[in-house]
Order: sequence, then C-alpha cells, then structure tokens
Amino acid sequence: MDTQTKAMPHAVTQRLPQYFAYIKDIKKPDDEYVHFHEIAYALGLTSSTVRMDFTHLNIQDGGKHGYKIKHLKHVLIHVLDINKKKRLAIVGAGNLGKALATHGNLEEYSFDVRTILDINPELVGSKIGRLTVKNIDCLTTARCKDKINIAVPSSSAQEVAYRLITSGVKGLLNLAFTRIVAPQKVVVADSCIMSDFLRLSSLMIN
Amino acid sequence: MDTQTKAMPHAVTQRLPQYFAYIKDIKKPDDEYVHFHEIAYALGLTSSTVRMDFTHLNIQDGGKHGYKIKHLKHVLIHVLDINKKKRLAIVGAGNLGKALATHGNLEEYSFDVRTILDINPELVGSKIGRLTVKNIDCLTTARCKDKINIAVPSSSAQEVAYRLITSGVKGLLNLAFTRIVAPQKVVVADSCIMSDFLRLSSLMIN
DNA sequence: TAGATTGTTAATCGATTAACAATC
DNA sequence: TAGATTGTTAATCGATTAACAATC
Repeated sequence: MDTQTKAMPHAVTQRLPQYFAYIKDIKKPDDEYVHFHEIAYALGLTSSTVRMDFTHLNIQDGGKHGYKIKHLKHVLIHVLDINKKKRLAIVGAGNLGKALATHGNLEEYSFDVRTILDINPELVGSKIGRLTVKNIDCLTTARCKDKINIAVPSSSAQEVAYRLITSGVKGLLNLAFTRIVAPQKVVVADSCIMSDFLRLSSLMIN
Repeated sequence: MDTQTKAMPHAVTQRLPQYFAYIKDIKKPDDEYVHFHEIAYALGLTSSTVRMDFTHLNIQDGGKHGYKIKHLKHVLIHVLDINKKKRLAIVGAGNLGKALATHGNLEEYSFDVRTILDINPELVGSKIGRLTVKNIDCLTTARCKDKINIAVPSSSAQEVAYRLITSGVKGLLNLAFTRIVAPQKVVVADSCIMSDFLRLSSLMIN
C-alpha cells in the first residue's frame, strides 16, 4: 500500500528485524521515549547508522525527546508487515522441522504453520502438535495450491525447492547447507546454522 | 599456525562457509578442476568477487585449467579449521536444543556436542541421544570449565550468556531473537531464525 | 539561554565490479 | 598461435561514519 518508498538499501532491510527485536521488549512503558543513542548502543551500532536507517522509515518527527516507543513499534510492525498472516509450509518432519513447527514465536509474528511435509513415507501420517505430516505431493494438489506463500525446505533442498516453486510458492527459507537456485520472482533467504557455526569458529581463530 | 595473514575482510569471512558448502559436494571427482566462473555461478556471485576472495586464501597457482577440487577442499578445511575439534555446549533442552544436539552435520564438521544444559528442573535428567540434560550450573564446575569453547544459548539469552562467559566460554552462537552484549574477547555470532523469517517476508513485499 | 538531540549533507571507508596484462 | 582463464590493479558503487545546521 506504500505509494512510493524509494527502495530500502539492503543493509537497512537486514537490520529491521533487529530494531524490532530491541523495541518489542524494551523495559519501558509504551508511551515513553527512546533516543537514537540508546538503540545504537543496545544493537552495537553507531547512532549515525541508526539515524540514517530511520530516514528510510516513515517516522513521525522525533522532536527533541526522541521517539515514542509505541510509534516505533507501530512503524516497524508496519514495515515488516508483522500483522499480515503468512502461510507457511515446513518440509522435513525431522527434529528441525518438529522444532520449527512447535516454535512459539512463529505465531507471535503471524506466521501460520499450515502444513508439514516429508518425502519419507515412514513419517507421513505422524502427528506434530495438531498437524499431521503429509506427503510432499500434497503441495501440488488444488487444496494447498496458492495457500502457501513461504516454505522451509530442509534436506535435499534443491530438489524440494524446485517442487515447491512449481507449485506456486513465492518465498523460501533455506535451512540446508547448500545453495538453492531459483527464478528471480521467488525470494530465497538462507538461514543455515551450519554456516553460522563455521563462521563463529573461524572468527574465533583470530 | 598462519605466520601472518593480512586480516581477512569481513565480507570474505562470511562467504567462506558457502564456498566450502559448494566444493564439498561438487559432482566431480576429487582431482578434477573447477573454474572461477563455475563457483561464481553456483553461488550467485560474480567471478570477480570469487577471484578477489581467493586472493585472501593461500591457494596454489591455478594455472590455466582452474583449481584442483582436492586442493580447494584442503585450503578451505584449513582456513575454516574444520578438522579441529570444537567443544560445544547447548543451553536449552527444548525442541530446538534437541534438534541441534542430534543434528548430524555438527559431528561432520568437528563440533563435538559435549553437554546439554537447561535451567528448567523438569528437563534436567532427561536423555537426548546419548547425553543427559544437566543443570546449567554444571558449566561452572571444575570438570566442565575450559573444556567448552562454544555455546548456544536459546531463551533468556542475555542472562544465560552472562553465566557462560563468566565460566570461560569464548564463543557464543545466539539463537534467540535478542541481542547479546558480551565483552570484546568473546565472539558472538547471531543465528536467529525469527530474524530470517521476518527478513524473508519483508523481501517478499517488494 | 545552553544543552542535547534530531535530520541531513558531506567525507570516509570498504566491498564489488570492471578492465587488463600475464599465463598456460 | 588463438582462446580462455587467472591474478592484480583501477573504477564504481554502496554503506558507514563524521560534521553540522535546525530544533526543541
């Protein structure tokens, strides 16, 4: 609905969830104020960076006493589209899939885990919370089609991703330690814990 | 052991795990060759970027036929220190902790899950794989101390992180949707799936 | 007013891309 | 040799930081 926001820089987009994470559980009443330097300090950024980032958000003039927490929350919720229901399919009913499907935060941010799929026939039919694991082919049936806009492929990522894409999924969160190739119109975000572990350990060498 | 490597740029460090992920399961025999453009294409980078990145790796002259896969693997394994045992403590024996503790890849990359801890007395004593969940205080006892160099705090991250740091942990992988404040000497890497979900969904708006 | 903070513009810094000479 | 690819240097681009005027 934003009439025209001049494209948000990549680096800013990356930081938005962090801003929200900080604002959401700030230990102050909702109509108190925060200053740039508080946010910057808490997130390990310079206050310059925060000020620059905020120019990309449609924020009410901060006056001199900083920003009303309530207002910041509102703006961030809007720009991150947190209140919009996002239908989610999880592929892979192993431990990680299970952990995700029962991950409380997802609901809090309007991610609605609709279905959990697996290729392995031994897992199909088992229960995870209130969901029954279905065969991955389910996604191509009319009932599922177009209802899911985000999916999380675990192992055999590329093959699974291909099937998801052809069935109309518009966004993929890749949890596997491989790169997924996808057409431009499909957004792929990587979230690979193995990379993060390796990154951490190589940072620790220095 | 590296006598003096001129500090690797941050951006390169970030990409190293990706290079390795690609090289490790490339579909070619080990003593075949890869070219820059193959790597670049597979990872969605320009071949310029890959070439620049590789100048930071101690790589044998590529000659004209590209790089021997075997050699690249060797170099990346070395620079990522993959063969070095890294002792790991997982804090939080919930679904995510469970998923991590049984995550096969960790072993493959020499991460040795030594202990799994929780604050919740109801979980302490339960079994996860071959490990028994222990109380978080265990980390401060002499037996555990100095044995662990990486830990993964889940919920109540900051509080837990503080306890881990005082007990001598040198690296933290933060899985929680909060920022962890830590002294300079402790390396903290964030790996928050909730951020990644929000990032994906905000990328999908445009 | 004086002090502090915002919002914006300019300067710096780093990372990516392009260009090209050197090599096989 | 001609073509292709590497390794390196230079040019571009974007992101971060610094500086400062405007505001309360």
